[in-house]
This record gives sequence, structure tokens and C-alpha cells, in this order.
Amino acid sequence: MTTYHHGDLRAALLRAAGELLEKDGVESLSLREAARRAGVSHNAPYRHFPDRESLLAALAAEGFELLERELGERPAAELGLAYVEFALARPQRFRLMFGGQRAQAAAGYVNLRGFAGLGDEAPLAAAAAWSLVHGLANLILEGHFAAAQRESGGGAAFAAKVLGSVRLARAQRTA
Amino acid sequence: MTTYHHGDLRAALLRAAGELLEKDGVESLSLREAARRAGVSHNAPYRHFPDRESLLAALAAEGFELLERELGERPAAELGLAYVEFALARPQRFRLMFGGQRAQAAAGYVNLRGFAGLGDEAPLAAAAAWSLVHGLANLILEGHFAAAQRESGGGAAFAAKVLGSVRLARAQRTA
DNA sequence: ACCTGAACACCGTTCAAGT
DNA sequence: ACCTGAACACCGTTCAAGT
Repeated sequence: MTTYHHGDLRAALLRAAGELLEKDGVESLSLREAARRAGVSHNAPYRHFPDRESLLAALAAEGFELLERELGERPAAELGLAYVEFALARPQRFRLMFGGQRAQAAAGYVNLRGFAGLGDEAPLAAAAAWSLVHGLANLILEGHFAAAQRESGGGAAFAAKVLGSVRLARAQRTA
Repeated sequence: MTTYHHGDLRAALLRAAGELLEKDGVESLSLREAARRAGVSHNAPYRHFPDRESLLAALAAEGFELLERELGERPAAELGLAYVEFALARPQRFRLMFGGQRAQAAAGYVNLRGFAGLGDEAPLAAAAAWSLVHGLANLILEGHFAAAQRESGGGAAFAAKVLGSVRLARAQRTA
């Protein structure tokens, strides 16, 4: 019973907070509710996190590890699509990772140079590739391509089309 | 003196809330503080906005009008850069407009087909162009290109380089 | 060290009332 | 219609105490 808060309260808090995050988003994630779910007083979290913001930072860090892992399992040609799929599968986590000033943790974290055959060409090309998939993920997530998605049969399918069309344009160039 | 709340309390609230937003971001924008700044009771805002969320939606809508206006003043070749510049000039407004579920108001709002010579080619190309500039704006805003920005002499300069390199790639293709 | 309850200064939102 | 003060159920954070 009283097991839980004997060394892994931090982990229990992160798990509870992660569930709350993915359910309702950052804005309605409270330290007190996470503590409640972990079975401790509203005050206990301060033993492991100096404030709410650093709990959020830890959740974001988890997200970056997960993203890195998932990108690592895919061939270079699918990196862009994998990035979008990650965002669509964990929208709230993705928003937390890349929204609102919490980004320091991520700076330079995600390496997409391999995306779409861009190889190691140039830093500018890598920046463009990352920007493309990141913007696509965001805009799909927020519903800005709702109509086109419906035609394509879902967000991931639409993303594949868009990324495919870019790849095609590049292929035509080199051909 | 008692002028203010005689018809334009709504406007006064939006102005106060806009200042708070641009100062500290959405998360620390409270209805009560906006009311205080507008010189009314913490309760008065409910005469004009059913809840906090719809005040935020109104602020986002203002942002979209402003973005549209600013894009409209630039030649087609500069639309992408203008988009990024808007984001860098009003980071908190931009985050509000495109962050966290508030996007319905914007769906299909921004038309970037003219960007980078993409013309009316295809919806997929337009989606790619918007994604590129949107992702670039976001990633610059959150500090993910900090090092490259320093070399380029600022976020806007870096954005111009990235967008220039993409345009170049397309030009090479058609040449 | 780790956890607790009480307390403080905030919130958003609702309600009964005033003009 | 528009505004008010009081009240409710929440927050994040701090503090003095307990083990």
C-alpha cells in the first residue's frame, strides 16, 4: 500500500501528469491534481519539482526522447512522415514540446537532415526540411487542413501526399 | 472620467487583454486583470464575453485580421518572409493564434498560394508552402535555430536565407 | 529526507442585487 | 442593459511541523 512514495514519487507524478496532459492539455494540468492521482498531498510534488513549470519541462523532455526513439526506427525517407505521425498520435504532448517558451530543452534536439533525401547538403536545406514537417504537423493538428484531410482520408495520409509532392519536385530537379 | 464603459467596454477589454498578452503570454492573461485595467469590476467582462476562452478567441481573430492586412501589403515574392516577420514581431499573438486548439477561427484563413512563385499550381504545393513558413516561424520563435540565427544576424535574416534557398531550388528545377 | 495541514494570494465563474 | 459585491471551488506556492 504505502509503497509508491519511496523513491519513485517523481516517476509516479510524471506518469499521472502525462495522463492528465494527454487527456486535457497543458492548460488544465494542475500540480494538485497530479499529486492527488499519485496519492500524495498537494504539497509533495515540491520535493521533486521546484514548480509547475519544471514538471512541464520534464514532460516535454520525455516527449523529445520518445520522438527521437520513434524517428530512429524509421528509414531516412520516412522521417518527415514519422514526425507528423508522432504529432498526430500525441497532440498534447507535441504542443507542450513545441509551444510557448518551453523550447530551450529541445534546441537542436531534432535532427532531420536525412529527411526527404536532403542528406547533409546544407544547414539551410535541413532547416527548410524541419520547418516543412514541423509546420505541416502543426497546421494539421490545429485543423487548418481539415477539408483536404477529409479528401485524403486522414491527417497522416494528407501529410504523406504533401511530403510526397515536395519530394517529387526535388526529384524532378535532379533528374 | 466615467466614460469607458458606455458602449466600448468590449474594445477596452480587448485592448487591455492584448497588452497583457503581448507582455506575458496567454497563460498569464487573466480576465480579472484585464477587467482591472479597463477599470471595471472583475465581473463586467461577462457582459461581453461568455468566458475567458472567447476573449482569447477574439484576440486571435484580431491577430488574423492584422496578419491578413500585413500580408496584403507585400508583393507575392515576400509573403513567406512577411509571415515569419509577423510571428517574430508579435510572438505571443502568433502563439495564441496558432497554438492549442484555438485554431478553428483560422481554418483556411491564411492564403499563401502566392508564396515563392507557387502560384495556383496545386493545393498540395500551397499546403507545403504554408507549412514551410509556418514551421520556420514557429521554430525560430521557440529558439530552435538560435545558433544559425546568430550567424545570420537575426531571425528575419535567417528566415530570408532559408526561404531564399528553397526558392533557388525551385528556380533550378524550372530552369 | 520526505510528507503533512494550514494559510495566502490569486483564479474563473455564478448569483442576487442594484441603477 | 450594464455593473456591482459576495461567494464557491479551484489554483500555485510557502511555511511550520511532524516522522
